[in-house]
Amino acid sequence: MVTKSEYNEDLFEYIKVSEDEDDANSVEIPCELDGTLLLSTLVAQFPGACGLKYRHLDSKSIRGIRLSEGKLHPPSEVGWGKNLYVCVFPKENKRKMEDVSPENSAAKTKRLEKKLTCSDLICLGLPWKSTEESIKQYFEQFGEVVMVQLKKDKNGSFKGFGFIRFATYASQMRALAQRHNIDGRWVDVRIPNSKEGVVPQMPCKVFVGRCTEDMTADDLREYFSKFGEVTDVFVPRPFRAFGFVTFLDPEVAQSLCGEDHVIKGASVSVSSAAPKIRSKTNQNWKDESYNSNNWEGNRSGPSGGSSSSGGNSNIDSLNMQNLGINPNGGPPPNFNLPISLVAAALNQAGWGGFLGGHGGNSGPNWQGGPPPGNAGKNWNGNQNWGQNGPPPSWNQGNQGWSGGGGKGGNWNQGNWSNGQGNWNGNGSGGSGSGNGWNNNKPPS
DNA sequence: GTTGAGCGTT
Repeated sequence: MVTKSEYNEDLFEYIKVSEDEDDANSVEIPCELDGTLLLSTLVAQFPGACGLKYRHLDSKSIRGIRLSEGKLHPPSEVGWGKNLYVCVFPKENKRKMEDVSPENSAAKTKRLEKKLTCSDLICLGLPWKSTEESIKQYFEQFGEVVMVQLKKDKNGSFKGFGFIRFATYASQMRALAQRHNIDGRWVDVRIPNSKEGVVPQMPCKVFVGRCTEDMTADDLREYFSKFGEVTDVFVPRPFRAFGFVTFLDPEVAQSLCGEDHVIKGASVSVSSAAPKIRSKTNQNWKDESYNSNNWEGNRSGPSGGSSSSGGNSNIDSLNMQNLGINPNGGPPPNFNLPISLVAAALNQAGWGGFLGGHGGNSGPNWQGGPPPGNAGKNWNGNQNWGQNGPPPSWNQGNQGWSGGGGKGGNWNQGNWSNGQGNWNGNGSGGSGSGNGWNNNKPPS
């Protein structure tokens, strides 16, 4: 005999989740009506979690839970059962220690300490009724919030913006990686202008070569999610034997570069999503990767947060603010690069969304147009790259991508043609510190 | 007071 209440409990299934295998720390989390568990629901209780696993009763081995389109799927048709599910968290800097020399490892760690620090974030367009408590509560779904300041005028009336700060860089990135709807208003969360250029980061996107035709964006997302939270996947269609995977944590992306992985029985190669600047001899990238017509089509949605923002991408972090580039003003203070080069590089190197639509419901639409004050400066690819042409090595179609083999090597010889900067991608050589962006002049 | 682009009495 099945009572009504039992039936409803089945309908709104709760599953037991813990940070570790200790049942005492478990939390019961509600599934959706279709039986899946939203990753965002999980993250709301376990900030930073990127997946679930459980110990199989018969085999006693740990099994992973399928993640697709931001939804965790129950291990069997009958649902989640009474298992204790354990959160999976992105591996932090632990990978590949064995093939990193001690000094490189130390340098890397030091660099990360410097680069992956939190900064305050400005929240623009907050509802008038916001309170520091309500804002804190909202943003805690991305991780621990250590500061909220809502700005008021002399009379004490709220000015509609404020600053927040997260405890961890991962939380910060998670919050920056999507748009925010608070009480019906789209709220822009950005790195403040005063901090621009202070928190440059490494590319979050990797190139995945030797893909087979049966590999979908979901397949790539599912596979790579075990290394860290995946915020975007792009697989060009028609089939082109490669794809891009964007991670929340740039360090995860970096750690995978140079590796081969087996997906659906095929070996794929992961490498830096090097800047591949559109030129007269290669106009593919705009058409096939970053054209607004295709922007949504082949992607799998963000893994976290609501996916109910209509046709708009929820991904907003990968914007200029994150590199300290002010979309409303001139070039960033710390970069001597022409903004056009920066833009193109960003697009290709992990800051997707740069041209694919600016977040928020106001402000300029970047598709196809130069930013204010930068008209006629290479934004459309119709203009030239300056006197010396495009940077070397990046305008030759897809050569060198699927060849795999060597680590790096794609872009650390690619000095900018204007001699003002050098992208020093993944640090296997070159003179810079290897943190991705620097202003070093080319060696000669 | 009624408002909606912006950038922080540290």
